[in-house]
Amino acid sequence: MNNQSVESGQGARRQYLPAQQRKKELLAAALMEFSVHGYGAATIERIAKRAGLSKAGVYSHYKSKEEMFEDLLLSRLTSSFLTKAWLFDGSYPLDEAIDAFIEQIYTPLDDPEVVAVLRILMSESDRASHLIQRWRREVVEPYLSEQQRLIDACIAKGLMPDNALTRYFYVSISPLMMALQKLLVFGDDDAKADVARIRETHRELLRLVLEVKP
Amino acid sequence: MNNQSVESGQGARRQYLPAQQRKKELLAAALMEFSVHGYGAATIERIAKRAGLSKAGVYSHYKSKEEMFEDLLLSRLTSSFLTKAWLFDGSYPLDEAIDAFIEQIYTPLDDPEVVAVLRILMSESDRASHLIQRWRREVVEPYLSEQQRLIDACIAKGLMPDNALTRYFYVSISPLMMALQKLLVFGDDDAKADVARIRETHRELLRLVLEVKP
Amino acid sequence: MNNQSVESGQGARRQYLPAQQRKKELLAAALMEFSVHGYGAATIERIAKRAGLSKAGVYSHYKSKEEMFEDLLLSRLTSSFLTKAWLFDGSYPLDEAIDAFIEQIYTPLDDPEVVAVLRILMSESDRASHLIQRWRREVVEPYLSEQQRLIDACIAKGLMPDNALTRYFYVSISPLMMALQKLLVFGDDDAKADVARIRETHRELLRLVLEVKP
Amino acid sequence: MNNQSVESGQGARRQYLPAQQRKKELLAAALMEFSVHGYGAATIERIAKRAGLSKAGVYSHYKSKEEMFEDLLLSRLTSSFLTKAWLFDGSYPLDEAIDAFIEQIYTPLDDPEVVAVLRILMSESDRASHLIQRWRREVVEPYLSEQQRLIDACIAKGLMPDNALTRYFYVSISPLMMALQKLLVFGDDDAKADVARIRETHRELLRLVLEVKP
DNA sequence: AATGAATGAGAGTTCATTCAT
DNA sequence: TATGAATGAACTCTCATTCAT
Repeated sequence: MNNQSVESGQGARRQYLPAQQRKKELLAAALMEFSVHGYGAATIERIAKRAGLSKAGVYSHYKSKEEMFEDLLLSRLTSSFLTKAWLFDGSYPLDEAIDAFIEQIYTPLDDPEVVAVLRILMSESDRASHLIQRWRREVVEPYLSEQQRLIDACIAKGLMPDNALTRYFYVSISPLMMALQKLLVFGDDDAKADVARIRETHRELLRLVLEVKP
Repeated sequence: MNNQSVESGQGARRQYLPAQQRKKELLAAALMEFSVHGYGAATIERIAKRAGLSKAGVYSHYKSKEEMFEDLLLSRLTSSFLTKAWLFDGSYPLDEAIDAFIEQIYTPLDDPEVVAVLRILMSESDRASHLIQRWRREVVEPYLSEQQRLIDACIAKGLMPDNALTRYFYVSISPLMMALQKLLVFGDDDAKADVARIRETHRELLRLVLEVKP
Repeated sequence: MNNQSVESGQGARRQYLPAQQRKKELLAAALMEFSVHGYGAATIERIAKRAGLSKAGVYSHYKSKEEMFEDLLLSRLTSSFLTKAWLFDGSYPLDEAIDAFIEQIYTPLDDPEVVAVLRILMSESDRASHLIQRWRREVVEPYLSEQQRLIDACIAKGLMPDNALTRYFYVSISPLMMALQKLLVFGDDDAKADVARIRETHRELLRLVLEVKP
Repeated sequence: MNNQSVESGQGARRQYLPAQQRKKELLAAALMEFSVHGYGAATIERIAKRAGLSKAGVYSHYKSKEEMFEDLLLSRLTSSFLTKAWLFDGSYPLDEAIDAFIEQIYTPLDDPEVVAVLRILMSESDRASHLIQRWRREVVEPYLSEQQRLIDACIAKGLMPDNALTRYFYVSISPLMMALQKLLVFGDDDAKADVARIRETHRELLRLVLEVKP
């Protein structure tokens, strides 16, 4: 679909691209392929076709399927899909902050690439375990610590209550995870509506639990 | 399971089993294989070996890999892994009821087969979509309706507050989903501890949100 | 089609038959199977099904596919499909004799079993060469000699002319062979009409060539 | 043909050929294989070996056995093996014309490929029925019509008699068909002599029947 | 950087055949 | 005599990968 150029059809003649560009396109193709079929059943040929070159052409850029898989995850796991921590400093109403938070964490679900990466993480966790561990250590854990630190600060400042959720704030995004699963398990059709409802419930739940009661 | 024991070695001669039992063992083997490798990369030979017969022997029972996959899901998706709805009638303290609920919903996570099925649901959702839709319609939705009805009754009786969570109680199990993802993405090693912590936070969160405030 | 008994369907229970009877049915089934698919692609299972028993049941009667094939040809090649020689003694008009001859040699073409055997002879001539040689020696050659002797007698008696055809009378049936090929190569639909026309031409040709001119 | 020569041994390294030539060699190999074993029992590996490449290499050129079979017949059935009609214009003696005709129609029997195609036509008529029908319509029928038209012209000019054979001249080649069957059913050894004798009888028979009597 | 032709190593599947019942 | 379960061997076809160009 996103074969970018004009000559993507059958007779598409040898199109020379700078390696970097081609690699980018290969990874995009590989991402969808691995997500849909899984590593084992993914084929180089389909990836090649999606990226607009021949099967053998792939090997000008990657020595092997495995290497491509690794490079893919490496490139996609440099950021948690929860990109940056949520900050609330009390300078505006909590409700608005929560709205922003919800907006921020649900938006990635609309990106098929994000969902694709997450599916790969679940289905290929064995094969990718070393990359996943590294990602966890270098990206996820720091993110969570940072987030928890910010929340702790809020508690200290009396901006948030000291309760189960604020003490392990990570759990506060669990409805998002649930929405993700809906998307993964049930196709987009019916699931989208459920996701929307989960999201609203999520929002209100946060209000309920993060509000400081007098 | 019993293939590791006596007759597993090379010389293990033709072992005749009634079709029904052999099929049961084949499905158990197939479940793990499909979960670990995905449908496409799963091999009949490995499934056969695990079930204690030859590759060709599998075809005495299933006409194809696809048929085995279907029968597997058919047999495994007759129940939601959330087997029965949670009932609270006020005859005992809410805390205890919550404890029971938590116990009930987290226990399945200890069963590798349950986790395996769930992994398959996420990675093979395309291939299995017709089975999944049916499962959703016949098993999941009825379960959720029933559960919501019970909760609505609690609200009516004043046993639970009328809030975002009780109005869409489904979301109340979201930390469980999060725990499942931890298990799927990060192997058992580090993840188990996180699951335990999620579980405790889950318990307290429920207390916080389901408690009726004066 | 000719599964003779009532219980030929799916649940057909073990039906014990005298070996001789069963063998006859097996050979009939095998004949069609070998003819349609060729020896190599014929399957015991299809033969078994056609004969109304299970695959393994076949082995109660024949030690192997090969043995069944041999027995089949042995049973079918005891007669030339040109069963008996044509006799003309001048006691009635030649035309009538020719009519009888044509009738006699074309009738077998209506029998699917005969056509099936002939197809096997052509497609499996390598595999069956020893049987075919024997058939040629013991059946075909004697038949041809006998026929030629009868014709020679006619010539001697002045009942037939002494020409190329009567000196190698075997060739006189060549239009029949041509008709057979039509049947084998082109299905029954269009070919049948051609066969009829070949037959009439054949009849008239014989009149033309066998008639003694003054 | 050239695979027996230099590079046939074990160590024969990857030999790169333009697709067109390789396909030609593959079809030649396939022709013999299908003829000897029949479609069902033919194996890709044997075809590959004969054509001098690996089993998988075949699939660089044909997507499936079926496709190769179709291409084979397509390429071999573009001409009737009776290539061109026989013309007699009276400018030279009929006997010579008949000699030329006999020569022309019997020569193809010496070509193993022709015999191979004909065997396939008879044994695989079911599988190839669509191709055969097309061949009949586009090649055989036109040939026969043309031939009949030429003969009709001879009759009109008084160069040939108006009799059963000339009115349906197609039958005039029936001894050739008989010879073909000899070749197909009985191997080359004994059959060759019979073919020669059939041929001579055929020649004389034509003289007998096509000669205009005063 | 890119390709078409080629291959070895499997994969799913079929099948003649065996064996316990 | 008959069968259901089982298997080894062989088959078609796929795929990651190589190599000459």
